[in-house]
Amino acid sequence: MPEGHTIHRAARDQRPMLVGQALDVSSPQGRFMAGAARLDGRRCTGIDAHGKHLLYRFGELSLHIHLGLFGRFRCARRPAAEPKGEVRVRMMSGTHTVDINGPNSCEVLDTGGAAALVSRIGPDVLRADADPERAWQRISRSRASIGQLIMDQSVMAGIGNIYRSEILWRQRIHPDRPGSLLPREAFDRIWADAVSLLTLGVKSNAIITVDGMKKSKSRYGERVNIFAKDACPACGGPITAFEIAGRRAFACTACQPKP
DNA sequence: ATAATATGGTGAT
DNA sequence: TCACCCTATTATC
Repeated sequence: MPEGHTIHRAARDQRPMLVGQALDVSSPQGRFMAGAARLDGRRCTGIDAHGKHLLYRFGELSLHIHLGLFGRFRCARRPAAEPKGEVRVRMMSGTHTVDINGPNSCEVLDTGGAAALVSRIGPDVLRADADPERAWQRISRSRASIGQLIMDQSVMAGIGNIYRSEILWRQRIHPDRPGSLLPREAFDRIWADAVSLLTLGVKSNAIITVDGMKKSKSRYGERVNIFAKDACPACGGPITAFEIAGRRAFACTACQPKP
């Protein structure tokens, strides 16, 4: 399931499978027939990850994919197996098949559309060219909570619901603290931690926010400190669960005092 | 079999 | 804040 690291990992994995080759593009499920037809037979010229968005470049055209909550990639060597589940898009190169199930966004963009998409998301913690100053300008002027702000993809891109709780716990900051009351130094720690955690997430293809080795692994291979946990690994105290704009959030009452 | 849940996002109210 | 979109998996009858 996708936070920013999933998308960058997919780009890294799929480049050698697809880029430079003419692809057969189809929609086994049938809900992307027209888009697939526009791309079918074109050569894939690159794959770019921007936050949680993936752009498969085909010269002037781009296939824009956003997985949302449910989407997933399935990659395999050819010969391809039967599509599994609801495969919206299947891309086949000479060597591989990439299936995309359940994406939230799946559309063909022209050059302007792709540029507009990139420009509406904030600096991506996983991109070397990201400018954290842009995020700081938004955060330091906002009355919204830091918990909302760091997961707002137009403020900064890549962090999802798990990384949000984990990063703020690691930095001992309560999610409800208003952005405008956050010291610059605290923002710098959040940004740096996000960069290092999501980078590790790309490398391990899982969300890992604990230092060192821990035994317990969830179904998806995550190793986390407080997300959906009862007790704080640092102080042993209780983790409180609450909601931020309809999404689950967690914090340690002792380590992250309320503002 | 049916419901509930999930690491996301948009657009209307 | 809510309705809604999209799918797979697990939990509950």
